[in-house]
Amino acid sequence: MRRGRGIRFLEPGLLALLRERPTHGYELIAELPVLLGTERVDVGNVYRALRGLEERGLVTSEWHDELPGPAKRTYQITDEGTRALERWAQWLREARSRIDTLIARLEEGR
Amino acid sequence: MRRGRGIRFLEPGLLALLRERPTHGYELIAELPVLLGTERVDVGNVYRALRGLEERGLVTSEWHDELPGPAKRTYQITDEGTRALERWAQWLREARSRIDTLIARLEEGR
DNA sequence: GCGCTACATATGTATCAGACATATATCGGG
DNA sequence: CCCGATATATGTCTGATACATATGTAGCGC
Repeated sequence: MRRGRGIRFLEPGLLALLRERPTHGYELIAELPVLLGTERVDVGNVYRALRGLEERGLVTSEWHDELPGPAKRTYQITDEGTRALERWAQWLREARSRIDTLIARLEEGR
Repeated sequence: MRRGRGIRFLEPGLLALLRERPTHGYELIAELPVLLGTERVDVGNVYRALRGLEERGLVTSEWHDELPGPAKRTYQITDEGTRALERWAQWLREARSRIDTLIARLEEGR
């Protein structure tokens, strides 16, 4: 609704995909929309988010330029990242619960 | 998690309460935490949000200074506000669905 | 070799909601 | 008379997202 409407989904989404397997940004950008239920994700913000996660030690990265095509920076989740993802999962469950409360109140008074 | 972690809950919460009955800001501030599952809401932002809703024609306000205590600005939802609330409800249901998808993926790969 | 598209990463900046701080005023009770 | 509860309001910072643009590799058709 209006602008800035999103839910804080980018970081947990990235960590979730990286926990399944290490991969690079472009690949994540292709997979995120399905996972997050959005049409597309902002490319620039994905790369920024990945650098942010790395700065906080939640992922590590490594360049791969031996493969064909442009060089890829492959990201891998760390133990600290896995723990952060667990906390995100808890936060998401709480968020879901809060949404349920609000939706229930909305439907009740209709 | 970290800062600015919320889901866009303030506007739909305010509209939901105002649809039940007209009331003033201070009263809304007392009721919102229960509805939104938060410890407390930011007082300043509630008043700003109410003015914003009024600017967009979703609520109207009227001063009541005949009652004891400080003057109260009582807000009332408009038809346009009711329609906006319906759209918010739809958005919330979609958000709920997106959270479910992500949580499912998280729990699956654990 | 040229233009086109897909692949891949990155920076710049505007906007906006929420967090945090503070100001102002009324009124009742001790 | 001061304090706390009631009541509304503004100022400002930050962080996340939105929107725009830049840069470079590489394969394909012609």
